[in-house]
Amino acid sequence: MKPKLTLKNIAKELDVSISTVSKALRDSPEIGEETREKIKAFAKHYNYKPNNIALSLKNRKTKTIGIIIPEIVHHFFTTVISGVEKVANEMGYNVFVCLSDNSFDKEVLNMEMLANGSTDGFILSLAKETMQKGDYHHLVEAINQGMPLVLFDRVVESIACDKVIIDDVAGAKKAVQHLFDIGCRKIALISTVDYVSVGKLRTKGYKESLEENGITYNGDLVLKVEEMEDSETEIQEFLKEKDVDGVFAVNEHFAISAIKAINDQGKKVPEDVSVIGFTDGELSKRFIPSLTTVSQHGMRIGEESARLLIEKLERTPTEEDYYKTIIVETGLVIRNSTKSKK
Amino acid sequence: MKPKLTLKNIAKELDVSISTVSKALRDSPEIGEETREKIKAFAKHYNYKPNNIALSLKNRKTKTIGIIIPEIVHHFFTTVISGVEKVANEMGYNVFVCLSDNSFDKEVLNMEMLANGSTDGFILSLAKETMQKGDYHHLVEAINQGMPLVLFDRVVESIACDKVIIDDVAGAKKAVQHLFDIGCRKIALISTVDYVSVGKLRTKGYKESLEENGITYNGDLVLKVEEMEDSETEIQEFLKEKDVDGVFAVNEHFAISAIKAINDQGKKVPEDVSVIGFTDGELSKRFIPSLTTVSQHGMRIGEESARLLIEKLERTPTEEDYYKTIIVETGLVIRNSTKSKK
DNA sequence: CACTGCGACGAAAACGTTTTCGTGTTGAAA
DNA sequence: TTTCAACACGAAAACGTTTTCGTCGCAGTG
Repeated sequence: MKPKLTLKNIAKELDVSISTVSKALRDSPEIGEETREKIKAFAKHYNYKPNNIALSLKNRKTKTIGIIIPEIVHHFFTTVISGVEKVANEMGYNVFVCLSDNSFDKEVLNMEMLANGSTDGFILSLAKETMQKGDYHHLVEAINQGMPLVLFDRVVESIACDKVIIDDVAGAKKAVQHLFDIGCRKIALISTVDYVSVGKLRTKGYKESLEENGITYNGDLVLKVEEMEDSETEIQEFLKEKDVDGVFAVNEHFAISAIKAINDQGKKVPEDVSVIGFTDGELSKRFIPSLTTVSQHGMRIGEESARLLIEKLERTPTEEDYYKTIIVETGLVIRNSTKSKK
Repeated sequence: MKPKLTLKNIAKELDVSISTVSKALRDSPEIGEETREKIKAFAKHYNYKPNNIALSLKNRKTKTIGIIIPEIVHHFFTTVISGVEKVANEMGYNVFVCLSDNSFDKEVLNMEMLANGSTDGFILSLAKETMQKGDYHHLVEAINQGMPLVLFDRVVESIACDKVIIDDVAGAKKAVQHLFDIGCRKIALISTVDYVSVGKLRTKGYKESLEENGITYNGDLVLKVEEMEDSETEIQEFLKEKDVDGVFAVNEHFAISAIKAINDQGKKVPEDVSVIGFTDGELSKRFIPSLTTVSQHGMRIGEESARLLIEKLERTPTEEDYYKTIIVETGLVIRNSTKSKK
């Protein structure tokens, strides 16, 4: 294994000083043409690449952004990552991916690791446990240290930083409105517990849409699923004897469990009951019937987050005072789990 | 924004030298107890954390491993990532995730970025384009530079490095054998093009299993899908008039397309035709009927890869001469897309 | 008193860059 | 011949660590 090629090596080999080599490679006019060409030829021939770590240390920036997500085996988060990667690469940045596994402690640990110089800033979606605890001191600390932070999807209002979210309320309203438009009048909601912000917001949209359409809210038609593991049977139980004609589920898994439950009752989707999900994953596309769903545009969320972060990183520190919140619009993708409008 | 706390700052503040601070924090006996305690108290109070970049430069190792995958919105690859993350974190390593988007150029670019000091080694699954081209010079270069490399899933024999793969041939044989055992005699294969190693190997397993069971191989029953995009219609066409009683597909998407095609012909799965897929993703679990499938254990693949890499990283460079290939066994997960054994 | 030894600390090099500020050599102008 | 740019290059500091090797003062020994 050859010794890694450094400026010092080149300098010794060519019998010039380190500074000369550095300047020559950066095309400084200070260096005579002859020497410059000689050095550049040598460097190209031996495939010299400056050491990133040394550069980071010198420049006090790493050209790297960190993204911390609750889980990675998850369609939505992976689309966000690809969005982040895309614009990060375009702007010459690398991406550090860390997983919190929905654990508060791992989230804190990850942030500490990344904050010690490895990263210029981060993009974060909060762990479930963190939201439950309501402990955000690690975010505040990072911000105070001067680390730019962008929160996406699972955000918390009280933290002063850039945010990228979807209009959960509006998205839910779109879904419920669509159910109403195709004739549903008894619409169930299958949601997650409230401390996950999206659960709360989508529930809000559900209520508002009912109200707007003159339907009174009925708590009996709402299920808040605690544990993902038991969701299937819980939904099965819930839908029994409810006799609804529409179901709005806050993710595709719940939607599919609902369809299964409905089928088991001998009813048909969408003829007897229409079902709408949230998040446009592989399942929604390929299930039979394919799912009508509210699409979250994870890619765009990732792109916007990265853009926001990099913008902040590359701005002079003086003018950074205000924070933006970008709302990425949801779209309603109509497929076969809902009746067609008549 | 406060100036970042460094050894130098602490030294100035406490009126001692930098070396004293460094030694005190690392509990060197060289430093008097009084000074030591004072420094440690100060550091803890102001939450001093050593700068990672400086450490990396000094130690010439980053405690970071890079993983380059063809795509991230993909169940198998995300499970691998989580496996890698898990053991990497346990061993005190960070993970850099990069995407090649199945493009040769992006793969090369990513490797160059990571090779310049950002990373101590990598884990890689080759881009489709790379395998098609057969150009592996970037791998060879990295290895020559002394960068440990672990290849997984989409590997190439000729490169001398550690590898983690599944027994594709055996996995395919298991699947086909199972189809035979439940009574199928006319078994179709839906595979990818041959330059993707898994396509070739699974095809080999298919042939071998047929042979072992005394069925002569019939090329008419084999479809090699070129483009993922058109796969659905291609499979539809292929299955028309073939009148098979079993289908082995090399991934879950093909399997589902097959089921749809079969349903469209008015036949039933599994009563008339049994279908087996490969890769145990969300779709397989939740589709109706749920898919019998060959499980790849992505998590284990990730874990083994990371273990292999870190082992190499932490060994003295003298004894590194031989390379391992770890084969992670596949499992057959029997669900509802195949008839039960009689 | 001179010497040794040790405890407690500091100076400096090193990791690989970039950049500022010399400095020595040339050639031309005065 | 002197003077002064202009040119081409080198020395050194800096980024934040760790570590080796002093060095200083003081106590103990002969």
